[in-house]
Amino acid sequence: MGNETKIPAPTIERLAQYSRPLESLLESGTTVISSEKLARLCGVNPAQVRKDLAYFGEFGVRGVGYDVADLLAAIKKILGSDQEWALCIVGMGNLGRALVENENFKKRGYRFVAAFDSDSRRVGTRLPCGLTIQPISRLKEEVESLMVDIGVISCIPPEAQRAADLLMDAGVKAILNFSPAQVRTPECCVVQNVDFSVKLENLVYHLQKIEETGRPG
Amino acid sequence: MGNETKIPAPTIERLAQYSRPLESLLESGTTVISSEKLARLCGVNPAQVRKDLAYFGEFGVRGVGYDVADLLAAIKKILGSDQEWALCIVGMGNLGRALVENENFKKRGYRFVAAFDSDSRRVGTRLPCGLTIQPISRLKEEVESLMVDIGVISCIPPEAQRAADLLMDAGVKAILNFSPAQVRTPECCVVQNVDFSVKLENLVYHLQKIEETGRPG
DNA sequence: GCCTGTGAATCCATTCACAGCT
DNA sequence: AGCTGTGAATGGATTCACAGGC
Repeated sequence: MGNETKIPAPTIERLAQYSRPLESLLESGTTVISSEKLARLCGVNPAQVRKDLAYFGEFGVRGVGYDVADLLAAIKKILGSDQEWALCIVGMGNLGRALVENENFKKRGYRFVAAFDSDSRRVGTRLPCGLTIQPISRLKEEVESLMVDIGVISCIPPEAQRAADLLMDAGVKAILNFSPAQVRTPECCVVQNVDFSVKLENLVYHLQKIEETGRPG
Repeated sequence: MGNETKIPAPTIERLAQYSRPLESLLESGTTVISSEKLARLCGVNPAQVRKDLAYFGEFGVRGVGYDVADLLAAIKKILGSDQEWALCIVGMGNLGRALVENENFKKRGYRFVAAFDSDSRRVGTRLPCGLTIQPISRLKEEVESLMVDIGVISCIPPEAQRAADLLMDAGVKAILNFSPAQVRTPECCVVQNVDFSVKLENLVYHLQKIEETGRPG
């Protein structure tokens, strides 16, 4: 199938999830996998796996399955994670510091090239990864000259919108927002929100239901 | 409307999101808000807001809107975030340390009461929040005696499933999983996954599309 | 006039079931 | 026989549009 169909957002989300077990399978020497087995590893329906992949082409062999290495390469190509991407981060509290050192990001080709904070007491600090925390006033210049692709927001909620505006003004087209505040952007800039406390509140809702009824709600 | 209807999962997710701007509105002294304005603050459809709330009762006044304080209290009650909850955490790398110190968690009544790590070099470390990192071997006893409600997993992927098994064996019914690995649980235990790199790969997919077509895919 | 609460209509995603290839 | 690729069927969730109350 061609490139023209509109791809459902959940499909993109799942493609990334499929790649995790595929990496393990590749390391462990498994060369071929069926949609059924991959589906079980990811906790989804086998038809879902086949349909998701079919949006982008025919990667499998009927009667056999999918070649692990080929499929992983294809998914990475589709997602764009076969390339390196430059990130910057705004807000160097505990979370910000943990993120710039994160091994998962490094392993997948996401490279932090600049770190900013609005608190002058943090500016100038040299981080273990080698970066030095810079003032927000340097953001635009740095982001432009280092050709940052993605901005990560890990500042306090009241500063989140301003961080987003500065990033966009500097030409950033994609934002990963860890602050529990809605960030408004024009259509040309993509935002993904990661709100831990929303997830916790979800859990807590189900816990309550378990206590009341013995089953998750 | 009664308590009997099956509530859609996205509704629960959004209720938590509604509570964020409501908190700000309450602080800023706004007493009443319409579904339209709340919807705009959260980036959703106004009818969606009304329908989500209607699953749990009639909170609004026709011709007027919703009382901010009442609505916030009602949502917290529904979600269970009007209570305090005890958390423990497994895996005290950079991310784990950032999570136990996180101000958002504290503010919302989520209290870390124990921290564990499988690496003996980390065990015994006293954390700024006052907790001391304990060995995994102490997990079951501690979790039981401290009556932990929720387990947070922030260890490396190959250890994630074992961490989940230990937590469940100790009676934990809800898990927040930060490791990029699928965690298998029986139906009686709820899991929420927070996978940063999946979100990043999502962004990168859209970035590629922007480069190709000038518009997000 | 304004805004909520809600059935009806629409839209979208998931799952089924089987044709088609190896 | 086995497993993919895919139209058709199902199942949910979102949005519309308006009746009902302030």
